[in-house]
Amino acid sequence: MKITVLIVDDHTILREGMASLLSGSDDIEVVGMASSGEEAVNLVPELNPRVILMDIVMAGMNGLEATRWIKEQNADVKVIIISSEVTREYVTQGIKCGIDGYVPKDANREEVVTAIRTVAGGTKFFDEAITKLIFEDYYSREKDGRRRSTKSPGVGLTKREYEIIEQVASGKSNQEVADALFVSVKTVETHKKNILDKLGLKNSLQLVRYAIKNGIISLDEE
Amino acid sequence: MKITVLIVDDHTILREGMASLLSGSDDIEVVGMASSGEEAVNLVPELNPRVILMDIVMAGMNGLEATRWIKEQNADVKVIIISSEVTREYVTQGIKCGIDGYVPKDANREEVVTAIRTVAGGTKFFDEAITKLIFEDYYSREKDGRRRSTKSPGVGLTKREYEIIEQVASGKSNQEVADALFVSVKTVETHKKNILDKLGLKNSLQLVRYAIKNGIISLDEE
DNA sequence: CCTACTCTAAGGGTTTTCCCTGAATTCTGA
DNA sequence: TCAGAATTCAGGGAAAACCCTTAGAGTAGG
Repeated sequence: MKITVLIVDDHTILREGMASLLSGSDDIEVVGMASSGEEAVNLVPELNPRVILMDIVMAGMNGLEATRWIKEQNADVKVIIISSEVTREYVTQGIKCGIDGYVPKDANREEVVTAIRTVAGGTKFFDEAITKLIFEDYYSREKDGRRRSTKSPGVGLTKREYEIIEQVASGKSNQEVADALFVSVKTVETHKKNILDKLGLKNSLQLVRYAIKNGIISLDEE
Repeated sequence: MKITVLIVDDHTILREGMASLLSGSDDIEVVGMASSGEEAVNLVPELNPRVILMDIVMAGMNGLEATRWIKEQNADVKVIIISSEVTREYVTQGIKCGIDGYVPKDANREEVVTAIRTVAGGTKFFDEAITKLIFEDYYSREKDGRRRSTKSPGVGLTKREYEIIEQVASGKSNQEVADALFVSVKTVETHKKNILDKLGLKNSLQLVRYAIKNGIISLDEE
């Protein structure tokens, strides 16, 4: 039995390239591709893949949101995040979303294949750099301020607030953010206000700066 | 005779994926890969490829600078830029650097292969969206004020516009920018509008992103 | 000198953001 | 189970940003 894989990325070349790359492995079969989080969510019940390779930065629903949706409906699917940016934020958020692996985009073919086989076998797969990051984070959390338990690290922004930041910092208007997250503009406004207050910022422009500065979003890709 | 190709991208997966993708074409042969502009410049004399697929956003020397270097030493090499970002800036700058083609990252295999064959044959290849952008630009230049000839890059930003960007991207409101530069809010609005138009952006949030991404402002201090 | 270009600015209208308040669910930890 | 978060949303008003047009003053090049 081959390991069935679904590839989710909004760049056609990366998608096709990845598929072509994986076609060299006898035990792996790419059964589908999606160019957005929404598409992925819809395709999963139909294709029922064993592993999903998911880009994190995508227009509309991002990889982590999509992962949450998918895991909610089918907890058996394994999700590997492929991101060009390895930030604390992404990793911790990703883990909270239940991802099974995290591979940086500058990994090579071998690493990707190993990651797929590993998570298909039920084990988590995290790249060396990511493991290091997780440990560091764990260590510093233990050290500086006792357990912040479930709370997100830092200023105390919530999960949803981080999602809002990602959207806003990618240059979207309130309306566009609302559409992307399937909530009303009023909700987005409220979240945004809370975020600005918590971070001590004055407007959305400063929020974009903050987000980029603190690695909440990545600048490459779109 | 196959068309020899060099792939330059700092993402391993994209690099390998692209190579794998192109291996399906009998008339194309990937003779080398580089993960940076510097590496590419060094590899060209040795490998002497006919076509180079070059990412634009890379750490260190970016794709356009690398293209200038390479073209200076070997004008026969054809360079195709593969960018996830299709902005007026990149395209016009790219053309000035002597690129032979420009393909967005969301193009598919077919487009890339066609692009390679086209430029190898000595013809420029520009994606539909890019052609549109160029024509629009050409048209608007003809319309509103003839050739701007010598002066700045036609669509280039003026000195004042860069000053405005710096201010805006540091998180200031229009009023604050106006105060800082001793002009009226209306002037700031006008400048901002012109900048957004020139860069093909939709709002100030995207301008902040653009400014940081392109190093117009730094994130330290302030 | 004429032309293109930059920088400045205003008028006037539309849309979006920002602010403040209030409030109904759902989640979650103790 | 119960209080406190977190998430959702609304109304209404003030402020800011955005859009479109027009236009004068200054400047550099042919």
